[in-house]
Amino acid sequence: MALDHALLVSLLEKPSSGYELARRFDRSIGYFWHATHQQIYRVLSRMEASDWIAAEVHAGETAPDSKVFTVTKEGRAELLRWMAEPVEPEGTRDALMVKLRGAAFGAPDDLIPELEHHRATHANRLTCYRVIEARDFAGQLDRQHALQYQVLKSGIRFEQGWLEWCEEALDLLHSFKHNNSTRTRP
Amino acid sequence: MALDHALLVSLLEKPSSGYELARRFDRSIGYFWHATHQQIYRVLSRMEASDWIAAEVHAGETAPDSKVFTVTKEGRAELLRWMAEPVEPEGTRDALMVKLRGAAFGAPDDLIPELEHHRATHANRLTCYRVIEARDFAGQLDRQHALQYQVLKSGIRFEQGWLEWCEEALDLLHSFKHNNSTRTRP
DNA sequence: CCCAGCATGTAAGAGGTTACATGATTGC
DNA sequence: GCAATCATGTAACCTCTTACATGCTGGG
Repeated sequence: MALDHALLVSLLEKPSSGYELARRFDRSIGYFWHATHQQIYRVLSRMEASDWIAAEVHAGETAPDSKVFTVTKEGRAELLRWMAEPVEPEGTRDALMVKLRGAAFGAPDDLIPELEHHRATHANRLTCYRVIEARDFAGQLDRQHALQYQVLKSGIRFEQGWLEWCEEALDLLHSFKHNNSTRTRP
Repeated sequence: MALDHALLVSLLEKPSSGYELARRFDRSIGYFWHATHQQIYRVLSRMEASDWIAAEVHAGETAPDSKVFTVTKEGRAELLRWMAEPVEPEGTRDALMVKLRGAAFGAPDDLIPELEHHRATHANRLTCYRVIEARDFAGQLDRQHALQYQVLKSGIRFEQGWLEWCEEALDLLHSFKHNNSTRTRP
């Protein structure tokens, strides 16, 4: 039930259409939450039916019609209600870890391209977040932006962690290539 | 489709019953994958029907009957097939980030207990992983254990990252308490 | 003219969560 | 005797992913 509330927060920050939200979630604020446009449209319909948000149709000036959503009093109340109930920290669930452990039963070398791809993706995300950091969060920040920055920082921290970890894992896999014994040093 | 393969890897490492797998996933190797026993039983049935795994019933010596599963040739082949197809790095999806950004529209103080709870959970996990590290991964390691250790290291790295981030976020929220202006420094 | 991008959706199916259900054993 | 733990499952529900579907606009 968190996508609903992620959308509420995004709409409080800036009233938007579904498409616009999808684009923001895909691109710049991917460190905040990730969702596809299909999910977003479904949840927006549901929330409009519950009167958490209200639509204002901007008939096609140049582009096709777009429905811009704003959060209602009810939506705001619902967000606060949800924020008051505790959530548990999430558990791990990453297919790459499964593959790494599985590599003991197959050809570890085959994982090298995959890890290199992951490394590249995380490096890209990191530079993207750094650009946002320099552009939007330099100097004095009000509360809202200080909080947004703190969320961005988690993105930066984790991408950096991923990068370093990918390097380590690649070193390990490469060490297997040059060392055919069953024993290797940690 | 990754839980199936996570179970295959776990069963290759050590043939086990559903209950045993659930306990391991809940406790020690939570850094590897997280799943509930209901999910595990459902997937085990499915995989047994597909002949990826085979059951051997250990009739109750002291405890109730337990079905110990082993991976078949077909299961092993399926795992290798799956490992060869690429996966994309995952996107962010953490309710805590939503709440932090949402705090700009409610009472930021209310998040302090939540963040403290997260910090405590991550600290617990970290010490748990450190114990496993010292117990199982000290000294010379063969390939299988070197790979398992690399996976554990991701758990350690991320729990550490979370801890530091929680500290930072708590500092930020506390700074709001003592500073009622709308502007604060980054 | 055609393709890329804007903008909105529907439908089917896989995966995950929560609640319920059963029965035996060990420890207090 | 009762509660906790072992050990197995079923059923209902919700969420998420993937594929499909429509129509408009602007640039090469």
